[in-house]
Amino acid sequence: MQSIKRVSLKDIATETQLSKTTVSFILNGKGEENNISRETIEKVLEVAKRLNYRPNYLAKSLSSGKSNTIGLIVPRITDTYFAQIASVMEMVAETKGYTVVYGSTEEQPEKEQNLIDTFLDKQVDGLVIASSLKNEENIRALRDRRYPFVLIDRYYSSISTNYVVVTNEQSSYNMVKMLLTKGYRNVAMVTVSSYLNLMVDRYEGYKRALLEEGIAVNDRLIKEVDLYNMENSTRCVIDELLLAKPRIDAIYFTTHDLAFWGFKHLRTRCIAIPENIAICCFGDSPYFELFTPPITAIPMPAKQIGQEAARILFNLLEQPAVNSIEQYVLPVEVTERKSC
Amino acid sequence: MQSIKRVSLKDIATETQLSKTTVSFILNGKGEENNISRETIEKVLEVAKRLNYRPNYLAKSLSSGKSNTIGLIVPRITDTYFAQIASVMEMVAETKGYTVVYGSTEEQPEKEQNLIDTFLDKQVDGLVIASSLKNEENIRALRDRRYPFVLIDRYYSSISTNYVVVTNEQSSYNMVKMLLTKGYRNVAMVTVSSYLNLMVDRYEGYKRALLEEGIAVNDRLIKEVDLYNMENSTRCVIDELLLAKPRIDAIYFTTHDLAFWGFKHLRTRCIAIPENIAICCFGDSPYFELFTPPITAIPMPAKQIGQEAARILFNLLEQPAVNSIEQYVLPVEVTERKSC
DNA sequence: CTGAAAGCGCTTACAG
DNA sequence: CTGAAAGCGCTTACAG
Repeated sequence: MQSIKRVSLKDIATETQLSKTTVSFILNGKGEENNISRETIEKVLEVAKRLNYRPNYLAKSLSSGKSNTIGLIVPRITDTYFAQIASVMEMVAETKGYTVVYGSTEEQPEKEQNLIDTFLDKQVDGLVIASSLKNEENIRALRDRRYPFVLIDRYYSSISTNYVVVTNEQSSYNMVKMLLTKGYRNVAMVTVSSYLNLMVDRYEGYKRALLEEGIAVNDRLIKEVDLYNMENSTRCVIDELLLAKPRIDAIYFTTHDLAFWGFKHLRTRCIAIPENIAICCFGDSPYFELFTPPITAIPMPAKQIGQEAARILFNLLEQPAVNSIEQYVLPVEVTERKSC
Repeated sequence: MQSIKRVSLKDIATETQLSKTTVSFILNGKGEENNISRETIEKVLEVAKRLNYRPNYLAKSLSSGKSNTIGLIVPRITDTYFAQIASVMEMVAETKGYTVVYGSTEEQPEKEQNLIDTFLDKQVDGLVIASSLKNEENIRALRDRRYPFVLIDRYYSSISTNYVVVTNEQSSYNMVKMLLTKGYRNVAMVTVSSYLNLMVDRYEGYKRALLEEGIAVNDRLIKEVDLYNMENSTRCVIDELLLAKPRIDAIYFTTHDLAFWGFKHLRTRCIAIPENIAICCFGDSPYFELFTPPITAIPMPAKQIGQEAARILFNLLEQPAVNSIEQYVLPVEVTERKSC
C-alpha cells in the first residue's frame, strides 16, 4: 500500500557488507551478547538510522511466534465503564511494548466467538474478555488449550479461569440494606436478562437484604429488562411498577444504563425523586453526581479492573510456565448521594 | 503460546496428497477459477474442516502485503464521542473483514506519532486519526508517502488530506446568535488551548455573532482552559468570570467536557441556571438532557463521522489508484433545551 | 567475531 | 487440472 518501498534488514546488510544475522542481532540489542565488535555495532546502527529502517512486525511476529498484540473483547466500547478499562489496558500494554485490538460483542455470543476466532487467527498473544456468558463451550476450549486470557466483569462459575470481577452479591446487599435502613419498604428491582450470573448475584444480594429484614421477596417487584431493547423495555417495566400495589417507594437498578433510562422515564412521569420514589443503582456515571437529585450509586473500579486484568495477562505472557489461576473479586461500595 | 499445534496448509496438503498451491487456491475460494476439479475441492474443504484448519493471518499478511487491519487514533477512547466513532468504525470494519487497533494520544503529539509508527510497523493498512494538531510534519509525511488515512474531527488547514469534520464556525455562530437573540448581552466563552484549529473556528463563530449584533468582543470574557488539567483549570476560569464587570449573563462552552466541569462548578457556587447565568455548549452528552436544567448543546454526529471516515478509508484501500481527496464538513445544529 | 541456511505459514507467477 | 519453487522479512541454531 505504501508507495515508498520500506527498507529491510537485507538492505542494511547489503549496505554494510554484513550478513542479515549480524544486522538482526545488533538491531535487537543482542550485539554485545554475541560478541559483535563495537565498530560493527555502531556502523549498523548508523546505517539503520540513516536509512530510516523500521522493522516489519508482521515478519518479526511470524518468525518469533509472538505478535505483541493483545485483544480486548467487551459488550460495548461506547459504555464508559468498558472504555475506561480499554484505556487502562492500552496504557499498560504500551509500557510492555504491546498494542491492543478491540471488539464489541453487543452481548451476542456469536459475535463474541467470531472476535475470539479472528483475534486468534491474527495470532494475538492473549485476550481480555467481558463475556456474554453464553459462550461457555468456547471459553472452556480456550482454557483447555491453555491459551492466555482473563475474564473481566463476568465469569463462568463452571469454568476455572483467571478473572477480575467485583463483589456483586455483597455490594448489592449493602445497597438494599441501606434502603431498608432509611425506611423504604417496597423496594423494586430493575435488572437485565438473568443469564448473566453477575445479575443473579446482584439479585441474591437484594434478596438476602430483604429476608434479613423480614420482608418477603415479591416477584412482581422484580423486573427484567430486555438487554437488546433497553430504552423501551425500561419504560414499560417502570410503568408496570408504578401501578403495583402496595405502592413501591424505591427502585434499585442493577446497572447504570437502567438507572439512566429509568430516571429519564420517571421524570417524564413527573415522579419526584426521592420523595415519591427513591432510586439507586449498581454502577455509576460521572454525570450522576450532577443530576437533580444526584444519584446514589456503586461506582465500578474500572481502572483497577483494567490494571489487574492487564497484570494477570502479562504475567501469563511473560511466564507461561507458571500455572496459577488468579481470581480477583474487587470490593465496591455505595456512594451515597441524594436520590434515596 | 498455544500448546496445541495449529494445523497448517502443509498439513492439509500432506493429508490430501496435494500441493500447498492447490490447497491454498481452494481455501481462498479460487478453486473454480483455477479449474480445480469438484472432487478435489470438496476433499480439501472436508479435510480442512475436519482438522479445524484456521489460516495464520500473520503469514497471509506477510505474503499478501495486506494486514486487513486498520488503526484508529484518538485523543481519549474514554470520551463517549470518540468511543462512538470507534464503535462505528469497528462495525464497518467487520463487514469488510477488517479488525481495528486503537490508541489514545492524550492530545500529546509524541504519543500520536508513536502510535502512528507502531501501527505502520505492524503493517496496518490504513489509519483514521483525530490528530493533536501538533504533528503537522509527520502527517504531511504520511500524505507524501501516499499512505491511506483520513483525519477526523480536526484537520490541518495547511495539508491537503481526506477529512471529516463538522461546521465549527457556522454552528458556533448559530449558538451564540441564539443567545443574543434571547437577550443575553455579556456572553463569556470558555474554550481550550487555541492551537486546535477547530477551537479557533468556534471562536470565529462566536466573534462573528457578536460583531454582527454590534457587540464588541471583550477578551476578558474569553477564557482558555488547560487541556491537561481541565477540572481545576475550568474552576479557576469560572471564578474569574464570576468577578467580571459588567457581570456576565451567559457562558458558551466550546466542548462538552468544559460544560460538564463548568456546570459542576457553577452549582457549587450556587449560581442559578439559566436565571443568573445561562449556559450552552458545543458537543453533547446523552446525560445533558437529564440535568436540571437540561443543557442546550450541539450534538456531534459521531456515528456519521465514523461512517464517512470508514467509507473514505475503505475506498482508498479498495481502489488505491483513485486519487481524489474527500473533505467532509458535516452540518451540526443546536438542540435547544432549558439552560438558556 | 561473523555468516550460510533453514524455517515461520502463507501466496502466486510460471510451467507442464 | 496440478505442482515445484521463489518470495514476503524476519529469527536463530549451528558452524567455523
